[in-house]
Amino acid sequence: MKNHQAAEILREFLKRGKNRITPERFDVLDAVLEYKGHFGADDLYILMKNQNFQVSRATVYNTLELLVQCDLIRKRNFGDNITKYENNFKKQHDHLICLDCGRIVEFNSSKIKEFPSQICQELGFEAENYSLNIYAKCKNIKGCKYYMQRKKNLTP
Amino acid sequence: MKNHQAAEILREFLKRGKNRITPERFDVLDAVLEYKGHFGADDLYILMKNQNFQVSRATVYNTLELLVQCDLIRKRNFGDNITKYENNFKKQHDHLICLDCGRIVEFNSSKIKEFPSQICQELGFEAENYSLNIYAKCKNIKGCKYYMQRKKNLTP
DNA sequence: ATTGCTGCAAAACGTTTGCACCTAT
DNA sequence: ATAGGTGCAAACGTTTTGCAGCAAT
Repeated sequence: MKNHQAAEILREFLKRGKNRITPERFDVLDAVLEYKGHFGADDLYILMKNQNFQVSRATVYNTLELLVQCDLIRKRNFGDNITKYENNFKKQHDHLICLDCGRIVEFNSSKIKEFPSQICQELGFEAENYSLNIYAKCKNIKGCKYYMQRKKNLTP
Repeated sequence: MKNHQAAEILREFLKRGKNRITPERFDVLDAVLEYKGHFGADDLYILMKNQNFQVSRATVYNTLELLVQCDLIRKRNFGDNITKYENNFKKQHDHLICLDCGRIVEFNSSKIKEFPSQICQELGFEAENYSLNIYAKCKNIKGCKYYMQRKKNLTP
């Protein structure tokens, strides 16, 4: 058990609903907490299989949905039609996606924090969540760790 | 030809690149301009087939990509892993997605307009684009046109 | 004459589902 | 005992690809 606090949150959530407490679900949680950065459901499944965990694809997909529901992870989408997840322990942040090299840079700005609830108030909704993605290109191309890889793929 | 201005933009764009000017591409453009609201590539393909246009799926997908490149349409993603497109003639706006009923409300706010380029300047990028999605729930449930449909699907 | 584009079908991809067995309650 | 969860494989829906023929340059 990698993180007792997270496991407790999941256990409480499962109890509160009509969900059963199964070892597989905690295995998925462990794998999630170990994963640095953003990952797709299938990435996680492959990783767990490589580590000889005994889980099925269906269970991974199902469990990730539960982890979203109890706010342990967040869903993200960076425009490639693959649902990405990330650990929700760090504070809320937004993403900049580099169109040149694919890097995803996380940033924080207090300016937009209250924005969603303001807009929702105007429109008669209750804000639940938001996602702000900025698509950009890196100016300082040399400083980019994907530079060589990108260069290789360029057709001059 | 539904919109001569748009067709001219596409023609110029195709000429500028090494892309050929084919009737199919203008057929796709016409269908796009006629479509109100957001649509997936396959939605458009089905629509065109129903209207007895002679186009293939591959051509629709390919052409939509070209239309994005010449800024006639925009890619959107509302979290369901389906690439949605929309006409880019109206001015830049953002989206609020209702988690209760699936409605997508477009809104405009000057507050966030300069935000992406500011952030990019700080981080050493050049802003190209951004997308802000707010996920929310409708307070005034009666005023929602999807209310009955949603109610039907609820399990009390 | 080239070279890119088209249509078609099949493949690929991430994701969901159906089913029989299993297990937490 | 019984609902709910699991693993597996097959199905699904969207998107991409391979290829032979066609058409714009």
